[in-house]
Amino acid sequence: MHSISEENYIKAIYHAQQGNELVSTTEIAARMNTRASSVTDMLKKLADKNLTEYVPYRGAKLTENGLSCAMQIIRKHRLWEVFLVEKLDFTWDEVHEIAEQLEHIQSKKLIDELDRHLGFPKKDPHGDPIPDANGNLNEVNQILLSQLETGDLGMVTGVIDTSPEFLRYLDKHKLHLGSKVEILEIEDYDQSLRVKTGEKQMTLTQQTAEKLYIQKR
Amino acid sequence: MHSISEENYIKAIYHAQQGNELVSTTEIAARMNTRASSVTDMLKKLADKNLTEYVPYRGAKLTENGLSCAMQIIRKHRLWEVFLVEKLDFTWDEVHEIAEQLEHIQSKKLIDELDRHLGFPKKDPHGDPIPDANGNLNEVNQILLSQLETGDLGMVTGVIDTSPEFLRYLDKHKLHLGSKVEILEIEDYDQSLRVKTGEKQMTLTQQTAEKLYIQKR
DNA sequence: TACTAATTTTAGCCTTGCCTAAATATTTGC
DNA sequence: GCAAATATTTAGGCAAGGCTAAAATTAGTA
Repeated sequence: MHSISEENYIKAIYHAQQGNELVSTTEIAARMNTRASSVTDMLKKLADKNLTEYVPYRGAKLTENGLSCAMQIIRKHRLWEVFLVEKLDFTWDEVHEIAEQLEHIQSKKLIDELDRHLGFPKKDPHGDPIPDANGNLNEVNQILLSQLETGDLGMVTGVIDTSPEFLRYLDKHKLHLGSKVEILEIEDYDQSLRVKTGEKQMTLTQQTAEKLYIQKR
Repeated sequence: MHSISEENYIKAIYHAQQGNELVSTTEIAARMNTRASSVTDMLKKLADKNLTEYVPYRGAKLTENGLSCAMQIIRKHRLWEVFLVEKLDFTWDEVHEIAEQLEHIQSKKLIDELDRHLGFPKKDPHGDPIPDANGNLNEVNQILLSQLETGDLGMVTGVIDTSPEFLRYLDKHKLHLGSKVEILEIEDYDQSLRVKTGEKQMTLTQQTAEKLYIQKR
């Protein structure tokens, strides 16, 4: 179907895309750890294959075709993550890297059977929703911890950053999906948040708060 | 570690290797579906990496290093096959192709956890033994159906050919691992075998009989 | 507006892994 | 033992996907 490299570009564009805007060459290069010139080459190629719409000097965005391709890759990635955690006892900070490899395995039947084997999970170990076999995705996580105000109560429902470093930082402070948080104070100076979670109080930087999805209540 | 292509060559050489002999360039080319000239290139490269011993115009064989690498690939291939059959309800004729992809996933922990999850199976769905985490393999299947004589009784313990075509042929005639067979007659003319299996009688060609491992009894 | 800075593309090159055609070795058959 | 057939290697190329350096375009600022 598509090469691994093509799939990785599609995924990067998907994750970089906001609304209907074009994603810049540099933005993609940063996410892919490649040079802008390499990105230009690939954007042309993907446009030829009708996976992206490419406007020279402006950037690119996924076509309908490219989007549906992205959803399949993301479906595979997230299902494999669930498998690793649920069946093979991996922790949530260990799964991303391996899922990056597994997401490129080509077999519709494999992934649909895996889905069934896992009981059709709705979310991956980081709280991200899993597209169904048709590529439909239930958007759920909308509010970030950084958007709450003093006195608000909420529950952690997802993380944006799935890097081992960030996840282990959360583990260390006993923050996980389902953790309840209360905003005690927001520091005017740097927007850092004093929060209560469980019995403990702690301070989170603005950057951290922008990486946590919250369900308000 | 090693590229997918390198791994496929190592696997091909392993499967072609008999005793301590060198495997010829053409033999490898046939198994890899490539040209002899491509094989020559790769044999040099693998020799540089100390994975094969390469004698120009004579062929190549795996070094100790290459052999241990082959065992890891085969371990992965066979464990994934067990997973597909045991956990995802695949049939034995469907698993080879997908396992060819999965065997290249790099993660020691993944494969060892998978092994545990599957209950440390000793054999794959085609009766081939699975190397342990250290790459040690229990050779078991030695006798071929074609080596039996008239009157002998035996049980099918493995298949050499894992192509979907061959496996579906066996399915069609209700031959599977564990099937009991009795040699009723061996045709002098073409060595075809008249066998009794279960209630039925059937005739197997010499070629087929060379693809079935048997435990004599 | 004009000039500078930043971004993006182009041009040309590299590596991997494959290919064909030609050259060289080896094996086989008489 | 030697010619013909077969096997193998060498030489030169190609496509994918990356790179650097230079050229072109766009953006920012005085």
